[in-house]
Amino acid sequence: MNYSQQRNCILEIVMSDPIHPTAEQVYEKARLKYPNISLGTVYRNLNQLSEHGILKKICSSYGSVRFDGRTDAHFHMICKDCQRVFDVELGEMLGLEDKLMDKFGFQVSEYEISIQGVCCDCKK
Amino acid sequence: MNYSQQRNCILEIVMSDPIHPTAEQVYEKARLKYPNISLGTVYRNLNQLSEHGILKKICSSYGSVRFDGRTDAHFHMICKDCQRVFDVELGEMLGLEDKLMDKFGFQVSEYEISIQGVCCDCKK
DNA sequence: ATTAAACTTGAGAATGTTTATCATTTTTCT
DNA sequence: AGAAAAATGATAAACATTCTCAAGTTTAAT
Repeated sequence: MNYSQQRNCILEIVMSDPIHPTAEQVYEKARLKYPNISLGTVYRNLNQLSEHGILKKICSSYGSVRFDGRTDAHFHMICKDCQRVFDVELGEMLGLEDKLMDKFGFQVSEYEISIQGVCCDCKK
Repeated sequence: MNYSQQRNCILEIVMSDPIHPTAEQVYEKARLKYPNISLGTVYRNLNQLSEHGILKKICSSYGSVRFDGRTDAHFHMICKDCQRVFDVELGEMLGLEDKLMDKFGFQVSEYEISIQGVCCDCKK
């Protein structure tokens, strides 16, 4: 990857704010600095950055893909209504439902662990 | 929810085959029995069934949403290449990476736990 | 510094997925 | 059987994401 101002700006936007933005939200923020930046550029760079492991993609089966600048081990708590993504630390997983209700007032309805990688067929 | 033949067929398709199909895949199968069924009907019913907790939506940030007829506790292993979704039993999580490599030849690159529910703002 | 190759961009078209609309049909309840 | 509620098929619309390509940047080697 060569350096580019736009990619740098996009990275900073995602890194500096824990809102787990969608591509559209990154676009809106990036336009403040680069009014002519195109949405395609934002998508292209978000994907490149996550392919390089610098950002992480977060999926939620409701609404758009989101991006996370935190790459250390933590979990995500996703509101089915407003679709915001909240961080959950490892320790908060013990006694999950009660703890999340006490701490965040978050009513857990289900959780899902997904493991990503390459299957034996595709490795060939 | 009233009874409908089409919804019943859709439910059976998802329940009877562990491929974790996309809406499009369900549509193709449903057309064998109901050649005039519309894709909209498939989406409508898959969403209704998962809102009622009868099916589960699976997201993967690559490709389309998928649906799962299994509602007991288990995890998903998603190939970043072909995007198929494989089931992982609870026990297989202990010694995760080595075990999944031994058993499935699956190269883990990252995993993500996401908790879904309703946040304190939206509960109002 | 100049230059060529590789990379990146903005603009917009194209694709793909999912939802909404609505007249008609099916199901449910009496 | 008949009215009300729900579901359907067809299609349009909305939304999210990727692709294309000419023009502009960055890089590394002269």
